Amino acid sequence: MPFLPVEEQLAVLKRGTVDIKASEAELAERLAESFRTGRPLRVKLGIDPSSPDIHLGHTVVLRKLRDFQRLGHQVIVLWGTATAMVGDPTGRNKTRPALTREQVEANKQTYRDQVARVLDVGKAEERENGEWFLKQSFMDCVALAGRYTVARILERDDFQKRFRAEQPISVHEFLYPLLQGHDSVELRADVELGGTDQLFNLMVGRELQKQAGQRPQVCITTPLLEGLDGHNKMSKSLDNYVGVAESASTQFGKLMKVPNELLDKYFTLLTDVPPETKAALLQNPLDAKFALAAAVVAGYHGEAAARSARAEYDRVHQHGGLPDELPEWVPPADVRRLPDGRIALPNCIAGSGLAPSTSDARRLIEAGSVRIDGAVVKDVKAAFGPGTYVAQVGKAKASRWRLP
RNA sequence: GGGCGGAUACCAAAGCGGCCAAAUGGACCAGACUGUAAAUCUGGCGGCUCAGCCUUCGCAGGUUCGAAUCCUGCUCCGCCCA
Repeated sequence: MPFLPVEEQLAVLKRGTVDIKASEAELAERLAESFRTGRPLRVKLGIDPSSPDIHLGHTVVLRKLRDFQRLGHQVIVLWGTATAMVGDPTGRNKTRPALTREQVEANKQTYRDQVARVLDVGKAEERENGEWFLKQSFMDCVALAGRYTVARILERDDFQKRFRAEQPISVHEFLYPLLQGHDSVELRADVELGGTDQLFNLMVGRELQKQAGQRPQVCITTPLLEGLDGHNKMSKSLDNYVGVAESASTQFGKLMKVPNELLDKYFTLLTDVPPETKAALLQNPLDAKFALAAAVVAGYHGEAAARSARAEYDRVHQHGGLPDELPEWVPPADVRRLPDGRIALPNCIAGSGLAPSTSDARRLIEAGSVRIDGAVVKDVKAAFGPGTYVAQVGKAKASRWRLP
């Protein structure tokens, strides 16, 4: 397949990236060369399968990789099966827990399914750095370590901080950037992608390639995406994320909670909406948000699902209606019952997962946030016998109870 | 190795013998307002069989009618000296 002219490729590739090292000109040169010779660039993205799920924050760089793929270049997904066991110290203020090979393998499988929602994994070259690292000897490792100096690694901000704070830095963490860099040598990468926080590691790859007599890779970084709280980077542990594998209605609802200030960025990094269209949409933040949610959800679940997620959102959030799918709750055999066999309301709420504890359930009841079959119930002592009830807590949480 | 200071709920930070489930701020939850979000206001924010009871203030003991608050030992952290 013929390549697009270099200028057009560059335009696509520059959209939503932070930095191109050593320079944009260098990338242009590589693209021009590939255009002339018909040889696609080898574009590497390393993914350490260190946790089981990916979210929109991870997709930013994946989408950039996809851009390369669509432009006809050879993308390489490098599974960090070895490096995941070492643990990337980037941005960490303490040592990561080590993972076992089994965990890494399991994570890789779930990751792969999710990555496939963004990339054409079938066309990508998939590799694992276990291919080379797992069979190298200790002396190979020492040799690799010999190619870099402590001072240069210590330049890194996160290491500096830890060093000054007298917090431990293990030697293997020191080695991590070298491992990642060595991957680029093994793969003969022309380009490597990563988040802004990865710049140091990417640049080590350049250095090692030079030393190995290869042409150093171009390093492209993409921005870190803030999560739904608008401050911290998106992450599962902060619960400010939108998961790639989540349902259409969940994704839609979460995206409607994106702070207005972040809309522009979300459009740029998560959708293919062209800049002019985006600018027009942003005139009205609410319309823009609906468009954003629709675009993202459609990407993962299809247009039809996006439309029904929108309809459901309107119904639930604007008219106090019920979601399409209510989780059902049937009390377990050992629920606490009143002497007459009924179950107290707080226990139902907590039991069905609408509140974390019966104490919290009580507070919600007293606050008037609890509705049963559409009617507000403020009586903490209410109780329910056999039957089916629809319980709602707040606007978005609901459950159907089937009490025997 | 020695000296000093500190360890309180998700985080920060008051409390220094009873009025402490523990001030205050942030985060978070719910309500009002707003077709989103933000801002603002209100209430809540350990658990339970909830007008009462139980478990919490680094850990383990002790003094006391009574301890987050006093004493002893231990652990960890910060600063200073060697």
